[in-house]
Amino acid sequence: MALEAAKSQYRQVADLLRAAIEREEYAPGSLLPSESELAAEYGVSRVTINRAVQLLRGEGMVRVLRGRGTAVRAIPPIRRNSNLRYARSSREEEGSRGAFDFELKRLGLKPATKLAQLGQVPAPETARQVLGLEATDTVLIRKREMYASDEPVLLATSYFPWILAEQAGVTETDTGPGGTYSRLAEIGKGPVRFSEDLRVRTPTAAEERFFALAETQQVYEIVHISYLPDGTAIEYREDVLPTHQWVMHFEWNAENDTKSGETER
Amino acid sequence: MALEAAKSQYRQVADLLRAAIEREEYAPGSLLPSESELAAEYGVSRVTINRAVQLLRGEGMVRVLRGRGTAVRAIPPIRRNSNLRYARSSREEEGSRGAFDFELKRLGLKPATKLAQLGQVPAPETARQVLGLEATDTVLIRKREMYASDEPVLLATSYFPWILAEQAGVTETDTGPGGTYSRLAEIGKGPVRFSEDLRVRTPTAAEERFFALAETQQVYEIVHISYLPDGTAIEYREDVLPTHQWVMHFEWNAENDTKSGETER
DNA sequence: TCTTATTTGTTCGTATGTATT
DNA sequence: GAATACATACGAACAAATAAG
Repeated sequence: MALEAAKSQYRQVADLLRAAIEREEYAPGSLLPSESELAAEYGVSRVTINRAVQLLRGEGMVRVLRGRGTAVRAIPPIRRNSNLRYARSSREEEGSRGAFDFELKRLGLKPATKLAQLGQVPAPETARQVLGLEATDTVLIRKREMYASDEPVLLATSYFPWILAEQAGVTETDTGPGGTYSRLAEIGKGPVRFSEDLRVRTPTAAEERFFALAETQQVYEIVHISYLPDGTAIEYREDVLPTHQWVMHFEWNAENDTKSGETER
Repeated sequence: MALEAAKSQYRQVADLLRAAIEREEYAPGSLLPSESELAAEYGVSRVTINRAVQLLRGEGMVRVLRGRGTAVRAIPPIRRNSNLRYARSSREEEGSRGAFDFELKRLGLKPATKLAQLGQVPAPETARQVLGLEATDTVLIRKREMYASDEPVLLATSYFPWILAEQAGVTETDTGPGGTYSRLAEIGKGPVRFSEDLRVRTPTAAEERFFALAETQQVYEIVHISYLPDGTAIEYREDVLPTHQWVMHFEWNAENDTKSGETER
């Protein structure tokens, strides 16, 4: 087959493969032909094919299984409704444990959460400043790995002041229906205002492994802070999510004046 | 110099260059040594250096000027406060023309906006559905290119129902103090609720040229919709922003119930 | 304007390494 | 251990953009 001259060959090959995947010519989950086969098919070297595949990896279109082949990604993007996901109604619906379960069930995906870490630790510097803690204070750390139909989609690390977590009884594995926020609400410490700072960056080595990402693939890093009515921050959380798997949705009213302490820096 | 074996060479070189840039060993705006020089310095081939530089391009650390060299990026990330930016106080402060001017002045950057297109056109399908228009209705299209201290940072394309735009008198170039929203408010059609859908994707060819991006660099695509109190959508807008240049900030209250028509799909 | 040197972009053939089956 | 498949690396060559003369 003949490739035009206007674009570089590896980009043309990437375009053709992308189009074929979108036409479902290669079914989701199935393997592409090997790089050698594609090289023969398109009349270019295998290095050129490899470079085209790197582009598709960066876009999250394919997932490379070294030694086996290159698979077409299966999961459609998940829509995260940052506002609704903290509404009590969303969290407690159908016995869902927290917002994540609710979001995925709504899409027909199988949610799974693995608690990677839970315990009492000294507060990291960033969390300490936001939560207004002393250097000697400790926090409850809760690290969770989350999956959508067995595909890793979210890493969440949250920090609560230890004293508060003990009072609310959320230092144990099972936080009950509605999750941590519902327990906090029960002791009169339910958060009423939230802020999120969202940026995009390259994954760390650990994140690359966990999500099976190429180094050209990027992730959202979301710093989420929960506030009490008086402006006190009670939760500092960092979410990491592969960009290709998520669409973020926000809604708000005009003249939405600031009530929390931390708004500018 | 000797490179270790654990990581690939191009990634090690990328790490070293990244560290040097963060130490300001190469000043912002200045050129890196040429790829041939770097190849000699690190004892690897020029192809390997090129691949390392591609990684840094993808992260937005450098900007390649073909035929001249590779420059270190100068602009710090801009923080976009999606909530405050539509508050009247933010828009009209110090004679700023709209939210963008305000945001950049606050950071000490020089804002510049170029109107790329302004006119009456048939409504594109996506805008038509959101705005609830008939196939024969027209819209005001307003395409703007925005710069921060001469670096392109934002492409905004907004659509308003033509009838509404005429009434508000925003069909001309200069929309006056406070921008379009202030004119709309004056005729009792000021938006009171907003929604944004944010995703990350690879840039189109046109966006690549405009922002001087590598194909491995990604952009935010934000679909912004403005609503009247009765839930009518009066603006459909698409913003495109390079991910490395922006941090998105959102704030909202719990139990922030939906008032707009379009929330789920 | 034309020419030439410099710099990055792309591609190939070839080779070797690493992971999986 | 052997075969298969992707990952990395080099040297060489040519293309394309830019700058200087």
